[in-house]
Amino acid sequence: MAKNIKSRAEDYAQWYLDVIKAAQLADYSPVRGCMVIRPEGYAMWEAIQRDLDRRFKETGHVNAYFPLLIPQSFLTKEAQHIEGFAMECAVVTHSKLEKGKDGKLAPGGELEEPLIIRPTSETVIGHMYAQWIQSYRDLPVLINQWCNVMRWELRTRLFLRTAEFLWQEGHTAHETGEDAQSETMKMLEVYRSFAEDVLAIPVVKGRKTESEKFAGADTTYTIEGLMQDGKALQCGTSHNLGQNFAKAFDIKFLGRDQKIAHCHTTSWGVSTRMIGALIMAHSDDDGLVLPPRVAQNLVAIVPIYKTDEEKAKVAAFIDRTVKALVGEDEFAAASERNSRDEIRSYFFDKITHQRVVVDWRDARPGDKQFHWEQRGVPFRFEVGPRDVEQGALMVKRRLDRAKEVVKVDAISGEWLRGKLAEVQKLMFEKNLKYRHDNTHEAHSYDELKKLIAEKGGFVRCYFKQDKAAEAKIKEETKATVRCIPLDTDLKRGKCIYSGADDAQQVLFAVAY
RNA sequence: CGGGGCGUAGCUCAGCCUGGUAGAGCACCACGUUUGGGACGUGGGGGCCGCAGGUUCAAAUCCUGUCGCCCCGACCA
Repeated sequence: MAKNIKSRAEDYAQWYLDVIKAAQLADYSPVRGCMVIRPEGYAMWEAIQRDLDRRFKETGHVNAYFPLLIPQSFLTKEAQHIEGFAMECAVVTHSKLEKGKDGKLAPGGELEEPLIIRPTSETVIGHMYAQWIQSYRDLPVLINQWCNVMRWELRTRLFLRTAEFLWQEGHTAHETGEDAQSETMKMLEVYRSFAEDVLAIPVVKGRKTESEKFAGADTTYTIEGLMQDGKALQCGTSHNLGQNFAKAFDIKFLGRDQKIAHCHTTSWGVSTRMIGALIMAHSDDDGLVLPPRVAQNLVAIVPIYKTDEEKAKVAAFIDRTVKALVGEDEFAAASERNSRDEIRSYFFDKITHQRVVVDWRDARPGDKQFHWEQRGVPFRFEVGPRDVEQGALMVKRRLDRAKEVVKVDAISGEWLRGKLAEVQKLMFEKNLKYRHDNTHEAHSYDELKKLIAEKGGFVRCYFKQDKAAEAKIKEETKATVRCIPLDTDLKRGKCIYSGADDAQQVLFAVAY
């Protein structure tokens, strides 16, 4: 039992913070609501970026960069949009610091028009698209950007909600509504497959209700995951913006029919919140548990020895094991980098830079076990004199602590890939089962209240969309409509709240 | 932004009521013994007691103000 991590049962919120701290994923910054993402945490973001970026490019998108600062007037062009974001915008009003009469620094050089720090970039990008798009031949425009955004949140939690966060935002412009809709759905599916195949988090694809949708969108689609405390987490969104921004920013083109028309645009994004989802979906009371496809360290090898003589034997055995895993060339190249007796790292995968590490630090084996365990490394190998004797090593699986003695002759890159794939699969299945066990059906409002209060998780029921009803239900149960699942989009039944016959099936849950 | 709590070493906190030279545990550094799941001993470094005023011979302690953080609500990727 980890002594620096509260158990989930004891205090779930503290457990989440303890896991982050123990794994050194992030730290608080001097500025309220902002966070420092430490190397271990940033590696998770890099894994997310690496995989998603490839998927974006495989679906025809290109990357670009738009500026951090946006003229205030831009935000006011789309009425819904301003309503959604005005409250949480950081505003830049001055251009310099100058010495005041009291000798202290004070803002000076007031700007003619205040600038806002982007809460999202629909507006600047719309402004640019208006200039770039002239004819239907210029369409579609399929651009993504990786950047930071800022929303002045009053209540923050590391990764889940911070004032500044990292994300990607895709912005596309199309000739027809059908094209925009198909793009919106295509990217939602990219997010689903990414979340499930890479993050090992099962998600529900669905549509947001009017009250939950993005400010300025015609329709917002979402992928919703379920965390271990029974709360839902929105892991990504894809918006069909219709012609709202095209009209606000004059994004027009000359069509095949020789007529001027407004484009149909979309936007879609996922953020560093996904790291929060990863932590909450998989970790246990001993700390972080990482799916192999996200882990930067795949294997941590812990040597065990007493004497110098034992150390030499163990070292030779570990070298043999590492060579079998990463190959002679990488072993030689890594030996150049790893000159000192500390943590030696070897690239197992030269494209993703995922590694095998050997912990040669001058510390006790027990300390090292906890070190790598809390950082979520999928496998730990233990190698001591007894193992060398038997030509085998102890393989410990982080996910479920499964132990296995493996002959060194059996070890190879292929072997490890197999082990990792198995863990990846088990983690997804475990979460899928959890979601299944924590999805319930309600046939009345009373039942919904009871299920939310007593069991948590997703509650599936028929509900006729209504802003006032949703607000009331939220007030009474804390739960909101997470989405209208796409797989049952066409089903109709009797609304548990209003009794209307043409209600759709929705998922309710308490959300982050 | 409303209600509650807390600011003392990197972290967790004691000391404050009843003013009198700044404390513990963990962490850190050095050395030694250890090393198959969080070792032990010895020595050491580290604090403008959140900040600014006030009361007093004397303030971590009492008073006033201020700033920050955490929790609960309203708002949110």
